[in-house]
Amino acid sequence: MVQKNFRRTRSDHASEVAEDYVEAIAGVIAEKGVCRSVDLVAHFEVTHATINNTVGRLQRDGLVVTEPYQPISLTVRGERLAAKSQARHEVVRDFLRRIGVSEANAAIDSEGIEHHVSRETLRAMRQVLKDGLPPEH
Amino acid sequence: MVQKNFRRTRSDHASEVAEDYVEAIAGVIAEKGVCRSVDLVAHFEVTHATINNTVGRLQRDGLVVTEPYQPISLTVRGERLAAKSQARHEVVRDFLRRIGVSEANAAIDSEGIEHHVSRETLRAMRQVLKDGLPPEH
DNA sequence: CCCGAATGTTAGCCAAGGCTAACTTTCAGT
DNA sequence: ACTGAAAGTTAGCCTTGGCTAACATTCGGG
Repeated sequence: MVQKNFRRTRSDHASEVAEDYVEAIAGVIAEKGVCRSVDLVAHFEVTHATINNTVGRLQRDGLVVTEPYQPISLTVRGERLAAKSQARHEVVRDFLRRIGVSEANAAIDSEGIEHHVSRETLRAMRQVLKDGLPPEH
Repeated sequence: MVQKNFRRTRSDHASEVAEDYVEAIAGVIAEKGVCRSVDLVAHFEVTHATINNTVGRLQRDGLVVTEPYQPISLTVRGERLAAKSQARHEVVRDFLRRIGVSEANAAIDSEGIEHHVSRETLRAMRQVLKDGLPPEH
């Protein structure tokens, strides 16, 4: 059938990296009050240099604000994106748990899957969590 | 809780691009006997130059074989990867259909999701397709 | 058989997202 | 108040996966 889904698959969501970062930043802020580079270094297991670089891109794109040697905070847009990502992430994780996936793998897989879940699929997952499977056919 | 899943999330599967390509190449070969660059241009909607480039990388990595101006075929490793990807892709697509996602969105989302599905999650999806949801808790 | 359209290749460019190495700033503890 | 360790920055490099433009090859129809 030869689909043409690739453009759309990749485009609907701002970069996955951006989503992962704002989500992580929001999480750290929720947990410790402020978020510093070093927290992201721990979270993503990449070097300080990479974090710096990426955070610079996020700032350029209007998702975070920071100044040299200062903590990183989210813009309103960044907060909105973080909230959306976190919510979606949680639904996916809970859903995987519900179909019988272990805690550990649900955590891992939901990280990757959340970025590829359309609104319809998210709705379907929520529905399953609430009312179980839809009737066959 | 600050996970460290990113390394693993990304590493379990050879590059997603490689999987998408071998899957597409296998599909074209199944459908038309041989696969040419132009088929991949149509499938992925990127330029000839990009296809050339990417196929070169796949050849370097031992997944495909081709010579200048000749069709592209899969190595044994390439075929194995394609078969695995196709099977996984199909399970994910069918599973999404089963939870109530439309044909169109199941096709799109399964493209993205398939690369992030662990063996355990795949098993859980197959199980749901066969016997429905596991009991709660 | 030969020529133009279709197909494929090469060169050169770019951004994202990684890295190391070297440097600077900040801050806690004596 | 100082100083060394922790945190952050900068410079320079790399690969992947995109692009365009220019060139090369192949092949089907007249």
